[in-house]
Amino acid sequence: MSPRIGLDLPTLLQTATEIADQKGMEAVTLASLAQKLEIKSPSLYNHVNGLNGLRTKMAIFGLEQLHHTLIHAANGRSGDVAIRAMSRGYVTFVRSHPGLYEATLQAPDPSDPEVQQAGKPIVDLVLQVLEPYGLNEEESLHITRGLRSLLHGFASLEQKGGFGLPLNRDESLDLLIETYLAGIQAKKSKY
Amino acid sequence: MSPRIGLDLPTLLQTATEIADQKGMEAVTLASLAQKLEIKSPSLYNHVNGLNGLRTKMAIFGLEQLHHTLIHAANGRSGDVAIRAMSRGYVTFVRSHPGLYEATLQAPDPSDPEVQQAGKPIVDLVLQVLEPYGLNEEESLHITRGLRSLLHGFASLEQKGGFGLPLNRDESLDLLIETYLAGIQAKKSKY
DNA sequence: TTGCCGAAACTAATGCCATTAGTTATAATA
DNA sequence: TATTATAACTAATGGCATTAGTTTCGGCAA
Repeated sequence: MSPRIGLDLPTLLQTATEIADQKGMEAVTLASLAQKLEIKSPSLYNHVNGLNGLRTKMAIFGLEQLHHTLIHAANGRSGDVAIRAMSRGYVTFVRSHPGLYEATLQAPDPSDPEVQQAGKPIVDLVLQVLEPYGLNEEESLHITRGLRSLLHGFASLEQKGGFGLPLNRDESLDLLIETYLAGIQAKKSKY
Repeated sequence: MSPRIGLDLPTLLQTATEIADQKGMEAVTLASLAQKLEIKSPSLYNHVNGLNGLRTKMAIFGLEQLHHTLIHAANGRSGDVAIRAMSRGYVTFVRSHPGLYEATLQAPDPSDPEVQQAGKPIVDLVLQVLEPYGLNEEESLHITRGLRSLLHGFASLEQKGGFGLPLNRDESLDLLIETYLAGIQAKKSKY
């Protein structure tokens, strides 16, 4: 009940990730992946549903890795301390896995159930960390969305070389986070 | 000193923009553009330096359009009012020109002088609008970077269907902006 | 041990794409 | 009217994804 030993999905994804991180997601082709794995590209269809299938699997894989990183960064903490740690973790992840992070946002169909399911734990983690702020459910969701926007925006612009100015980027990130946290406090005290 | 009348760059860019906005940037190929213009694809090389050249020109064009939108939105105002208006303008632009906005961030070489030069007026506009906050130069730059991160992040995630939850997106945006503005005020009063 | 079977590799072929080289046609100028 | 520069064209190449059909081999059952 088992064929030639050959290739398994984890090593396939790992190899694809290496290409993505080194040369960008656009360099991840079935041809380049097959070459690195020392097989012919049609053979990849035994493991993955074409290029779109590969991209979908990479998106899911990337979301899982990101979630793992964030869990580790938050490490049971909550509130401001946790948000600072998670934010650093998020940006560090993107810096060390630029291609895999790119894959995360490049799923051929973002509404794919498996992709959605891979993203959900991340949202849940942030919601959990926000609990001590005593926001109602809807507010929490908005604030979570905002935090994700801000982290994604920063990381994405940094990755794409969008920050032209000669200005320390870690300082920008810290100030951005602190400003957002201060804003949450300021708005909270208005009730 | 002039040949067959043929095609000019503005209509070429406009046509490319239509494809991008309707089907996404990945659908902008020399083949699809040539077909829509009713010419053969090699003829495009008379106007544009291959696909990379087209992408570069689209990035510049998109930045100019975005700048125009923001100028119009700010309309001489400054401070919180201007930032709210510009933020709405930014997101509205991305919603109505998703492909062109995508092009903006997909320049083959973001450090290309022409691309940098097209982005600079946007940064300058934001800096100008931030003047009444009385921040020093470095703070202003960090805050500008933060605002851009947050707007890009929100717009980009929204565009890519990254917001899975059934939650009003305009409310998320408003809260995000208000929180950031509140944060700026809160941090400012600490001095 | 031997034979079967399924899975994973393969080869061959197709069609789309970008790109290059070389050619033709035309509009303005001299 | 003849020249010239420019923008269109055709033809050809090579890389890519994808499909169809074939071969090979590891494990399980007889």
